[in-house]
Amino acid sequence: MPTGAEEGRAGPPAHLGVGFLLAQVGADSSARFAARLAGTGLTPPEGALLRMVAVQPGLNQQKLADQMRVAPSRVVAILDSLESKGLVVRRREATDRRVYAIDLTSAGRRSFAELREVGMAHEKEICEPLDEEQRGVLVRLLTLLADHQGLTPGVHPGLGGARQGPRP
Amino acid sequence: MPTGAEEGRAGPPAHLGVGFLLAQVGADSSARFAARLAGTGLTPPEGALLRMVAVQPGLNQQKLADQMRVAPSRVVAILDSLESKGLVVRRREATDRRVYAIDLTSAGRRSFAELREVGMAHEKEICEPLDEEQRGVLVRLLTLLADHQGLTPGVHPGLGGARQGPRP
DNA sequence: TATTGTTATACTCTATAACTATA
DNA sequence: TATAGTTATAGAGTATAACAATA
Repeated sequence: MPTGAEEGRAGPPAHLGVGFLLAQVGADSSARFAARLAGTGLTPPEGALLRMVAVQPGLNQQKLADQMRVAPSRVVAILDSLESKGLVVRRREATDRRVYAIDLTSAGRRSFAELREVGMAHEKEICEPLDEEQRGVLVRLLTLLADHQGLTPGVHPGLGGARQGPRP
Repeated sequence: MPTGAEEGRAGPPAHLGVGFLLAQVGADSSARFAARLAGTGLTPPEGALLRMVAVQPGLNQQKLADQMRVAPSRVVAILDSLESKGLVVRRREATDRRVYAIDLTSAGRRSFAELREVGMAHEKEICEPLDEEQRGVLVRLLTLLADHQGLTPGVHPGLGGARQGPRP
């Protein structure tokens, strides 16, 4: 009976253990999500930031940068893009005019609703080959790994996933 | 008792489902592997190609490009780097002088041995919070997902994982 | 002087296309 | 004319550092 992972025969390589399998399946999941997201006109970083603003409205850019584990200048760029699409607004704080509070516009809220639908469709696609029990087991095991590595829930270092290169 | 993934309370976001968890843990696994690999003087693409050559010696560059799902020009660049480090050799085919067969040097074989040690250490680190049975279950579930998405065993689209930006 | 946000710059990674040499 | 490999070019993505406005 199979114990899970044999190795060593010559010829085309098989998979290389849990670490590799995680990287491979994870990258694929990211790429598929990014592809779906592209249909809404958002890039993965924009989606991540939009969600951040949706869940925690009114934060300033530094707080957002901290939570996304990203340089403040990165937040500026993503926010510029979201603002140019009319999805977020920068509102200058009256008490400290250096600070901008970030909020969704109504178009931003509609976009966030789309984002959640995309997320649900993606989840359905990924989990299709698993029954309910297997899905639960997988979440528990992955959560064990995530906790052990000290990963922050909901934060994805190196968001992106689909950037494969320039387009013709 | 926790069922694995609650959602919905305001404030800092929790994780977002299997798809996100996979992407997050997978990216972390890639980054950790790349960090270990850096100690051997190899980048992840170099490691991947070195392994390819180790497992299937004598292939030409087009075959390698096919198997790695990468443009031929990419193979040229990675091979240039590996060759300059003395880890592989291009041997011109006598029958068709357009073709080069690629093989490891003895230094390349030593480097491949290091690569496997790095892989084993990485595997140990990733799997640390799991017992043997959990590890087997995880491999089976991930393999189900990989097969369902048609992923090629041992091939990682968008290898890299650690490239986070330029260095000072 | 310290802090928030912004701009400028630089660098990595990688794909596409044009090119060279062999066939 | 077609194919293996190479070089040239271009573009996405992102970090660091210098800078401006406000405190």
